[in-house]
Amino acid sequence: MADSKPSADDSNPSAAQQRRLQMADIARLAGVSTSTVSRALAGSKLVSEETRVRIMELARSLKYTINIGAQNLRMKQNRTIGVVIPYDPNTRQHLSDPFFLGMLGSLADALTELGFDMLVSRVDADELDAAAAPFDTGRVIGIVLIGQWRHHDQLNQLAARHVPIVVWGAQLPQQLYCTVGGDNVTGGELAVDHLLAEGRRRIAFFGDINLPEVGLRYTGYCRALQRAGVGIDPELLVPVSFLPSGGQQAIEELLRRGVAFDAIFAGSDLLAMMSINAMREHGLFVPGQVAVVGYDDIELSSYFHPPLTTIRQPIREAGRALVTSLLELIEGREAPSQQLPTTLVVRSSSRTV
Amino acid sequence: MADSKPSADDSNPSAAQQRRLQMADIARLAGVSTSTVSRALAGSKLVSEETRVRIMELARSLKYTINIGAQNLRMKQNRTIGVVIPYDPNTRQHLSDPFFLGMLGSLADALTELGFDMLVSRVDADELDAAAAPFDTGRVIGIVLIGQWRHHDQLNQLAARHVPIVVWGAQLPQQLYCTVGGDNVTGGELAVDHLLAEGRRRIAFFGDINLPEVGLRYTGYCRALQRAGVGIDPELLVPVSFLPSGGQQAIEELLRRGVAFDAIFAGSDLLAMMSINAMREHGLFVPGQVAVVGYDDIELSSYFHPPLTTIRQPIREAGRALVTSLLELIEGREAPSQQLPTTLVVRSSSRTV
DNA sequence: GGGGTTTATGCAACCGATTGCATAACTATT
DNA sequence: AATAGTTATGCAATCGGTTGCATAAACCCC
Repeated sequence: MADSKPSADDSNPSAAQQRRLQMADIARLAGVSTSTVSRALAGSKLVSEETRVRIMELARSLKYTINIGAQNLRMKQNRTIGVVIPYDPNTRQHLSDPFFLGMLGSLADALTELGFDMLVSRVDADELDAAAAPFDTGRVIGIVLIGQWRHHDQLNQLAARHVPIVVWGAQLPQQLYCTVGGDNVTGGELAVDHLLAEGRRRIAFFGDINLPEVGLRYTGYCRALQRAGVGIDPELLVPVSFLPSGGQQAIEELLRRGVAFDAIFAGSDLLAMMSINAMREHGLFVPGQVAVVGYDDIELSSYFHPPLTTIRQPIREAGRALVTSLLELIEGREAPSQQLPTTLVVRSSSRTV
Repeated sequence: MADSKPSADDSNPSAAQQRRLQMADIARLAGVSTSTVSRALAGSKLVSEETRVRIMELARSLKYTINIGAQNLRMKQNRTIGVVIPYDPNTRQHLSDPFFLGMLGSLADALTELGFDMLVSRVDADELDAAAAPFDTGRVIGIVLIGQWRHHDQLNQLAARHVPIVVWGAQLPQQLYCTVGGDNVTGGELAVDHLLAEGRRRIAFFGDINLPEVGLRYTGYCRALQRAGVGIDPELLVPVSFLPSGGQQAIEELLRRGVAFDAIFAGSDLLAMMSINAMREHGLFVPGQVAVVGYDDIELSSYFHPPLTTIRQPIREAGRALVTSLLELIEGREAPSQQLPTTLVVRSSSRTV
């Protein structure tokens, strides 16, 4: 024999940590084989009603729960999904935005509902292949990645390796992986249409248009302006990161450049809020002098002062959609990328009083 | 034979999903036994230098990674920690506070650093025993619980069952479980001492003192006032939830009750910010008329307008401390509860100009 | 060249569950 | 009473790895 089995004598008084109960123990106590215990707990009709209740009672009274690891191994199954958050070591980008927490919560809800567990990991955004590690080692059966950022190519590589992965973000040309995202172009259009309807003409855009999602929002911005016959002034485009300091920087840059503006469409609610705070510092009033529309509709937005007009991303549906698409992929079926509808939520920050 | 083994013939052209590589495959290709492969990959000195490199190269080139589930089973080990977030289905409490995201991130960092995985779950705050489920099923070897709220008794029960669990929160009398938390009493004292030094005397307290942590902050608040010979006016205590709407409610309640106040010590930064927004709506200026001190020092605070004076909770250290305490517990050693130092961060929101 | 070491490898048991098949214990049928 | 048909249970193989022990191969020294 290779391993020495600890004696079945559990009357060891010095054992501070009692050994975890296993099926064999239940079997012994019930006077049956492990096969029967296994079947009883699984509710198989191969075991008599009477034995089944007896075993189940016993298991419950001893607070026995089967070891999922062993079960997974034997059944070649697994109900754990990985959620990966790329992490930019320099900017710590995602940390600042409550939108991500919302997404995490929404994913947790969707997964729990379906009986899946959620393994969360952060990976350095620069080595995104590491995102597949929990899959490669069999820890999870698929991966949801929150935050596409600039990593299109690396994501494509993962998909080419047949890693089941669904990404929250924008749909891009020549994309091998499945994305679920908001309809960013429409989102941009809605925001700008609204600002135009409120009589604004000098609408600044705050955001880094190199990020796919933000780029599409800018596309929507441009479309709405063109449709309204308002020229697109490149001076009004302020590239700015998603860091909380971004709002202040953007405002200060606009003022320094002496660009006239009467509205802002910000790439995120947080950015919008921070911009409003920065403007207040410079004596600019919202919405009186400058109307502001944000993006995401995070919970804070409605409690901000002034309450923030924003583009809502349907976060609960997002969680569900990410999960169901991933499960499709895992089953070996196709999972087309999808866009979820975005809607305009009008509050005070954009209303011309 | 019980199970029918699929033939080793991998030249099946219709197999869309190629079978996951396993150790036996590597062994066959390398012309050795699985024992040798196992040893080679583990870097054992029982296998010759030459074979080891050969096997490692082979494994790398085929992108083989060992199945952690099987490994865990055999080695009776496991490097996964559960992080549980109690979830109040009514208020969705935690969702609104960026402090929790910070904590989650900090835990993720601490765990990653030590080579642990993080299994995140939300449990209904009313049935907190469910928090132990991932432990009972052997999925994780210990649990970090973020958010003690009011669940002292349930947590004690878990500890009595010998579930290795560490809780972020306050240390309470007759507590069987291990907590790691900020020094809330000192935090409260620091905040109030500072406000007193700025010449404020009518300092309101915003927060639900039934929550252990908030209660201790209030204790600190009282101590500082007494030490300064300033009376404690119960009218200035405004019980308010951590919901984002709390700030507005608190301000409106104070105004409705006609209570005079020249400062606010808020139970969280978010609450402080929302209160400032609400005050602005009512024409009260910060810090001119009302000085405000928050709690947590979330990232947003320094970018808020005005930048928020606050009590910093050392979040990175918190993550590390939670993890190291939990590991102690898992090793069967004692893990005394600990308090991390809190510090005052003075910014504009409290400065009498 | 034979006996003693050292070194590298393989065999087979084991981790904690599930399950196909064999079989024992009953019931039903003639 | 003997045969066929159910029903409930157990045996042993298996999931994908690890590891104690046995052993073959290589080396060493006299």
